[in-house]
Amino acid sequence: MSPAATMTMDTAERAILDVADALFYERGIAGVAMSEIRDASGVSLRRLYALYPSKRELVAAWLDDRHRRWMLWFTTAIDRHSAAGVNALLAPFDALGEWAASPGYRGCAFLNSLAETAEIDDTHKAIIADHKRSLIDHLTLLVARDLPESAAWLPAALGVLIDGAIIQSTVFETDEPIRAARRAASRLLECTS
Amino acid sequence: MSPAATMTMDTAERAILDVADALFYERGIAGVAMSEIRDASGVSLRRLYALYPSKRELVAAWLDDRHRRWMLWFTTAIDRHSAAGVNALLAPFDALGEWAASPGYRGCAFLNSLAETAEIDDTHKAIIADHKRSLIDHLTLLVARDLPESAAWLPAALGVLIDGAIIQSTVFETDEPIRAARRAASRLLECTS
DNA sequence: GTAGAGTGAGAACCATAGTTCTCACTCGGG
DNA sequence: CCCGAGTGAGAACTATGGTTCTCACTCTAC
Repeated sequence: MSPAATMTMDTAERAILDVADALFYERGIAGVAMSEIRDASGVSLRRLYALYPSKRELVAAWLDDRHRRWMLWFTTAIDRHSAAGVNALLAPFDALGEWAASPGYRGCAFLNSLAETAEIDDTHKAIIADHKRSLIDHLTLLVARDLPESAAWLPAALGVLIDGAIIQSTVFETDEPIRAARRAASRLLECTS
Repeated sequence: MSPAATMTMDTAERAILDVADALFYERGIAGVAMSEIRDASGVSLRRLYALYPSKRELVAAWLDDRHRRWMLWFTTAIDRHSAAGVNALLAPFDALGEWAASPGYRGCAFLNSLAETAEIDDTHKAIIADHKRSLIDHLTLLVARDLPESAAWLPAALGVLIDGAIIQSTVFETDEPIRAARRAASRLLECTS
């Protein structure tokens, strides 16, 4: 979940997206003014608006960027835990546990953004749904590889457990829901195999 | 989930809370101006501010009111499905299915509000956490009654499945996640008993 | 050297919305 | 009838923040 460099992106764009990520995640979209993005990134409002013609488009670019970075972090964390001997279908919950324990954790940026912008912007909604679909797609891959005989609904169920765990860990500010979800997933795997 | 009358509440308060519920749920807290609450409820700004000294306090009163109404609806729906022969621990998912299919469904008002107001208002955060805790408490009761020998983590796991199902049904705008959660819950119950 | 394009700093513009205030009206009690 | 408390309608005040504009500066091309 750390800033990533992309070949085809100049330093101003990179600075803007990094700052947007930090601020939007911490305080929500409506809680961050464009002038704060300017102050924190050092990119003038003029250039900012030249790159992103409106705040909505900046938000869309941020969500897109965060989607890529988050998925990379998530899949990497799963692989790392798998390599350490954890069942690959339980590793996602260990990854969530790490995340929830990290400083500044405020839950899923995509779910948070949905509540803020749902009425206004269909583009944002689409990006958010795509993100969650990607997550489930990845789970589907893992299931197909490690537990090919399991029920067809297993990836969807794991996805529900993951999002439920993220949400509740945010509401309750504890990782207990993540551990409960992990136990439930573990039981599901036993009963399915 | 329909407006409810309370003995100790005059008509103005009731009108305000009903209107607040409709508007805040549909468009989010930030998306509704106090003047719209006035227009839709017919209560002047003066009386509105006499009853609730600030928007934040109105929001708190709304969350509180909605909590009571939602829990009543939820427990009633569970009882209804149970009476119709559904396992009481699966009935919550049938209730969610009904809810998600109802017109104007926009997910959980409490989870939506959390993203909007988390930074600002600890009172709101506390109400939201209490609401979710109430939900899990009710699940705990149901489990204690119907499956007393089950694992201690079962109510928490059901709670995670429920919130995950609500969130994903909102993101994807389909009841598929609710059905997936129900299947997972069903499997958990089998394996635990 | 000079014109012109691009840029930064920040003021300006404008819309929105939370909150308060003004003023006229009503209505019950003396 | 008259007073004062309460109220509605809505203007007014104020702050915020998205977006645009001004002006001075720089740097390149000729």
